[in-house]
Amino acid sequence: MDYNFREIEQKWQKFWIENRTYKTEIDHTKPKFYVLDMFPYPSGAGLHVGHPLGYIASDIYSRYKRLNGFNVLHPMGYDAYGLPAEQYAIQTGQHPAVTTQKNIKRYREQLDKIGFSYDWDREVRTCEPDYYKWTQWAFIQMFNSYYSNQTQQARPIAELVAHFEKSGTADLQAACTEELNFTADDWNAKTEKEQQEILLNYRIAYLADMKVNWCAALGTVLANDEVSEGLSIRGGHPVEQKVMRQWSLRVSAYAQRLLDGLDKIDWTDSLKETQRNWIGRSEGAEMRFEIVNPTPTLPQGEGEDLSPNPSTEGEREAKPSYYTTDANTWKLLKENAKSMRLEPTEAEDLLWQNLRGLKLGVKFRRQQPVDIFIPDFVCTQKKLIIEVDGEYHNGKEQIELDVERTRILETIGYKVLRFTNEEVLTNVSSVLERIRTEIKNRDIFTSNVEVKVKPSPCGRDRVGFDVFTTRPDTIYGVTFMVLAPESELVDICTTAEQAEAVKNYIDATKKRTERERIADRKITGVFTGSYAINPVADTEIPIWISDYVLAGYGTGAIMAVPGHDSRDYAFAKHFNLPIIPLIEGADISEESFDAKEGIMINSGFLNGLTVPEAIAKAKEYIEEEGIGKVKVNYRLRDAIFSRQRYWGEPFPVYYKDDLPYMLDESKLPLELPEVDKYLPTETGEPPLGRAKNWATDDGYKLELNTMPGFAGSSAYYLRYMDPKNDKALVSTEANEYWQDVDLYIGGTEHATGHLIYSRFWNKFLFDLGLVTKDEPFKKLINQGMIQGRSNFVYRIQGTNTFVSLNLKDQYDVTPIHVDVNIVSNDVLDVEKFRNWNPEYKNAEFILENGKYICGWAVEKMSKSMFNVVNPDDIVEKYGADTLRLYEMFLGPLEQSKPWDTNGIDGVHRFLKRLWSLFFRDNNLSFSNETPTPEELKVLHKTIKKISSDIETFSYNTSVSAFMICVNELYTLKCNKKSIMEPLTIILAPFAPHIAEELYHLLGNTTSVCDAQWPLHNEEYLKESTVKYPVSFNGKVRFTLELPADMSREDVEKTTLTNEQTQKYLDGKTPKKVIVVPGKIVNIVVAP
RNA sequence: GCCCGGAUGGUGGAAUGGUAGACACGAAGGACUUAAAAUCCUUUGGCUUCACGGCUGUGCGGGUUCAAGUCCCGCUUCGGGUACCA
Repeated sequence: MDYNFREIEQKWQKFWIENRTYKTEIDHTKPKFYVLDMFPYPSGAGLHVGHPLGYIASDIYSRYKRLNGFNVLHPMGYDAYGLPAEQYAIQTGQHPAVTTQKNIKRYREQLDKIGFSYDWDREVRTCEPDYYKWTQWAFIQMFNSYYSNQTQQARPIAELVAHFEKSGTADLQAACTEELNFTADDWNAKTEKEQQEILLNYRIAYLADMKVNWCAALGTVLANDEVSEGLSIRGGHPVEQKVMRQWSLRVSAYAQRLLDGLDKIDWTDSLKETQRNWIGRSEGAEMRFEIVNPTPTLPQGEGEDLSPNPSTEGEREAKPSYYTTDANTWKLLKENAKSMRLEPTEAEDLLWQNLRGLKLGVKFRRQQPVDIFIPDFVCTQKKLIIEVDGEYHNGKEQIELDVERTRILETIGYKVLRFTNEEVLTNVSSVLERIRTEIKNRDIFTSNVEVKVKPSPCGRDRVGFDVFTTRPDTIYGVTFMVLAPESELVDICTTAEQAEAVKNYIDATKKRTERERIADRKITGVFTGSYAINPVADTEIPIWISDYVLAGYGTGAIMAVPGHDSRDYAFAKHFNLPIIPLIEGADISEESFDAKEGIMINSGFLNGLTVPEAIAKAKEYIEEEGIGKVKVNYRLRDAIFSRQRYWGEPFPVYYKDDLPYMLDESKLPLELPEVDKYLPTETGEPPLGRAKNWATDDGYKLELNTMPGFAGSSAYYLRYMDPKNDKALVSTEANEYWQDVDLYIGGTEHATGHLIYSRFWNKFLFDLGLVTKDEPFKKLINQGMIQGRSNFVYRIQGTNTFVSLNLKDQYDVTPIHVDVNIVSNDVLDVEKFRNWNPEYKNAEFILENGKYICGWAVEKMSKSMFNVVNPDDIVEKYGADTLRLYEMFLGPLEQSKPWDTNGIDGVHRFLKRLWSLFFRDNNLSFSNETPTPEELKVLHKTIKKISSDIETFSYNTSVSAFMICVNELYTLKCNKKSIMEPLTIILAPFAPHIAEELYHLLGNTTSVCDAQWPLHNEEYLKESTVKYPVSFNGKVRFTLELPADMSREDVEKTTLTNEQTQKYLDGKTPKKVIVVPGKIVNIVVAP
């Protein structure tokens, strides 16, 4: 009887549906196991042979776990929102829901043919309102939360509001877009609108003006992971930077936890490494560089100093208020100031400890030169000076001098408070109280010029800028500064003389697309005309602008250390800027020395230290001196969450007074409205702008953007646990039972997108106490890509004649892709080729040995290469079981490999052979006899191998083991039930249809899925003899069969007395004999 | 540039430091057949030998070891990821 796979497969697929074989329910009597495939997007092209690879692997594991007594959750559904359906809708006017529905149907048909054990009752689709209700719901929770850096978790926004009402931003530890500083009184005095605007700075889902990746061709913004090399991943359209008001998710707040979580999960090292790189943690210091001659940035009139700023010298007149002295005086006074700082009096020190670090809510600097003086403490923001006077101030002369000094300072707008040492030492609190009062009284100065300058995270307010560096040890080697062209500091730094050059440079940069910038690494830049002061080395260094500095990372400005950074080096060489070596013995004549090793030189107090020591010391110094602070920077950006598209989840958001508000949860789901066209409106609004009555019941306008692709796929694994629940995303009961995904299989392409976002999303839900696990995917395997294997024919140029592969060198030929489906074992079906394309109807061929042999190459599997192989065709020709086995047989799961249908006959032959073992003379035939030891050995060897191979996902060797087993049973003519039955059970995960059929032929009436996995018995595997390979100096010469239990000594003795050994020894005496019992004998002789 | 992963017959690939090439495809030869398909048997890394056998062989060059595809060092090369990330 023939192996009729078509009949068998249809029969059992029907049986499984009718008997609800794959239905899964919570069952507390069994341990759970959750196996998940990455959410597929149902594309119009359908599945090609590469897609099911991971699905087959996970299906095998699911079935294996079930046979081992686990309650297995193995669901499937569709990530149904997406750009392709919408692009198609724009072109054809067809509603994307219709195309999506059609594609899903086709997908399902294809999947059904392969015999997967999915519980289809749990299917979800992201575009269904019952599903996206929970996506919208999660978004509302994110809007209503902020991230507490103190407890490292998401907290209700109400707690933050309470904090603001009580203490303003004092002691606030919350993730935010921008550091803000205000008091409780400030907060309470603000209007509702102002407060809401401020809260957006802290919410986990927030609306803000952001630099976004704008893709004009797609008409939408894209997330960082959707862009590669300046082109959109989907479609390859150019992407430019643009500032837009967009929804974002504060993923960056979770950067550290996302990084730490990687240590707890069983993913491949390379995938974890990719995520670590993407998160991009770097430890360093952020420090402030003051600008020597800042240019006023405010328009005429506004920039005028509001405070009295008269001065005796005319030169002072023109200066804005935000610097305290002129460059020349600064140079003269800075050394004095520095030494004074190092030797404070007892009283000065006491007061400083109470003033420093924003203790009074404003920033004080000590020994800061002001005009020609060096007062003890200066608050430039409030124009307040505190002096602490010693004994000698009581002298008559000194009193006069002090009066004059105060007068001058007051004429330039400062208020001077004087205290004696004694006052400070005996009653510091009353001194502080007076200072506090004075600060309050001087509120007039709060709205000074610094509003235009971004407040420094270091808390300083003068004009200057912060830079982030991981190498604070190289501070003495800073010879210039570089700003990103987009930086707002550019205006401040640019002098009149340089204004034109800077403008030209920035215009040119804007014109270059991101892609062009990446493509040609030309060194470009322009000098701003300004200088910054190195806060440690006190040197003046030029400030440049160049596009090698990114606006989006750190502060958009860098300190350049050409000696020890290759990018700075290239820039310095190009513009002839000084390069200072900082590491002993490092040769920097040709290139920079970037390594973090060596001994410091030319570095003041850091000299003689090793680099790591110097980094630590420099950080310490920077904090001590209030120059900056130690900081950890992450590359991970917040996820832009708005898309100017139709086919996505609508936001549960409406606008009142231009501020966003969340819909009440009772209004969910907010369903996607109908539109007349899937294009932006005439005024450039997103497609939802076309929807009629797109407003709340009260008439407030609803959000026009929709959510991005990753919105719906970020928590789908939770929904599968409880897919029909209309009260919650997932019930506590279901979540406590299923917990997390035990095995997740999918492609590497999700490494920096889905797998970051869903980990973030899960952690957020974990913080809210809604899910039990902090990490969603315990173990993850990346299946390798299936590449295409293309075939070529060779046309002789200018003719319609094709020449076979091995004769083509005799002609001038053009290789042409030919459909792999009309080629078999690289032999072209000539007739099919003529019918393939009218152009080739009259093609002539030059054959070799009567055949036309095609050339081949491994390429991406794509329609344009004519190398797409459809699983339906394979199933039609060989059956699903053959397809499943062959996909696994191709090679290791994780490795990429080309699909070549050629080898499939071998796998199919194996199934036929297995089938034939059950039949004699066309009749079903098996015996109930006791198996022989040899038969038992074959079976148990296979059980052992298959069990361990499945655990290690080494499915290709499993298939080989099955082949060996069947070949051996074939040789033994074995048809004993006690051998065949366990064999069908262990084959069932791989080839479920034939296994089910054979299992029933053996007399069983229940599904093979509910059988029990057999255990192997070592007793049957024992060998009585071992064939020892005998080698001389490592070269194997012959084998010797000896009893398995023979002792090491006896093996050595027997080997040495063997006549063949004597022959190879050739009279020489063995120097040493190595015997590895059960393995090998090696005899060492002198050469 | 940086990070990760590879490199083994004509092809896909196998090999806890212990007989390299399991298993399969392809190819060659043979059996059955009027013929084809299907099935079955034999051979199949290279060189050499009538044969027994010998030599050689896992990208290249070194090393460790009784023994290296496997471990270490240095390169070449091909994939994948990422990119002026300070």
